[in-house]
Amino acid sequence: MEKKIAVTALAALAQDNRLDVFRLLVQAGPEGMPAGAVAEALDLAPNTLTFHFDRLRTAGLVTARREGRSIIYAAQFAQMNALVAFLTENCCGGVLCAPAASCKPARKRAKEPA
Amino acid sequence: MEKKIAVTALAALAQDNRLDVFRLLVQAGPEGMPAGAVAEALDLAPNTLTFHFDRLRTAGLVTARREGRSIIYAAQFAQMNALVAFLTENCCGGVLCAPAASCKPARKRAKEPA
DNA sequence: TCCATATTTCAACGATTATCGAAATGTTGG
DNA sequence: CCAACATTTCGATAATCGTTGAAATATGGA
Repeated sequence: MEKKIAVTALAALAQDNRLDVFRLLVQAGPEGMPAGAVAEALDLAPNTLTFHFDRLRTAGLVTARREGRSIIYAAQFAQMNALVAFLTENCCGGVLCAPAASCKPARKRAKEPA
Repeated sequence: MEKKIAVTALAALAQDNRLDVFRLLVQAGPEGMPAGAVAEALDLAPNTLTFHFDRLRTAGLVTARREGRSIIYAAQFAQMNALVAFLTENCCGGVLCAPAASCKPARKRAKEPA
């Protein structure tokens, strides 16, 4: 991960409401949840929420997809893991002294067997 | 770790120069290094550096101790690990799916055997 | 004590940030 | 097409941030 992206990602997480948004999406899992549901859960104005989603998206921490009238936001676990790895990679004088944490959400079955 | 501290720590790391400072201290190890050495290594004005050190210290990410005329700053690995743990703890719907990364700097020998 | 070194404090400044209100955009169903 | 819904865009505002220059504070040595 480039340092510039790391700073952007850290800045994206370094705000009360955005940290709440991100953690909510992390808990929601890879399927994500609609912007409106996030707005209701955290009691945030929709335009304010858009502002925060933009920050998270620019940092690569969430993705957005349209589904009907809603826009579904989902956490990007890979990016979160990359950030954690970046923070710990130079730990202990450059010697890797512990594996970086990694979070792989339960794999969605490709096809539900009949 | 409390959310408030997590936000403070993330904000402390979410800035170019401070991220450089912190990583330099992480590489320097638990002994730390004098403010002046950091200033020279990163080409930062001493008063600017004091500002950044304050942020990192408030976040619990570094500690300071006086040694002669110098003030030695050192990374707080425990706090860094706590932050990483906080970021990953609610991963995967609350189910802990991976151990948080942890960085324990090599233990300093209590006494060099003669 | 006086001087040089190392770092911090203070006041100021332009830049960025988070939030708000109002209006615009895209989507679905009647 | 029109109305209701879901979300975004735009303009404005107060608050915070990062840097600078000048002055202050501590420490150690001559």
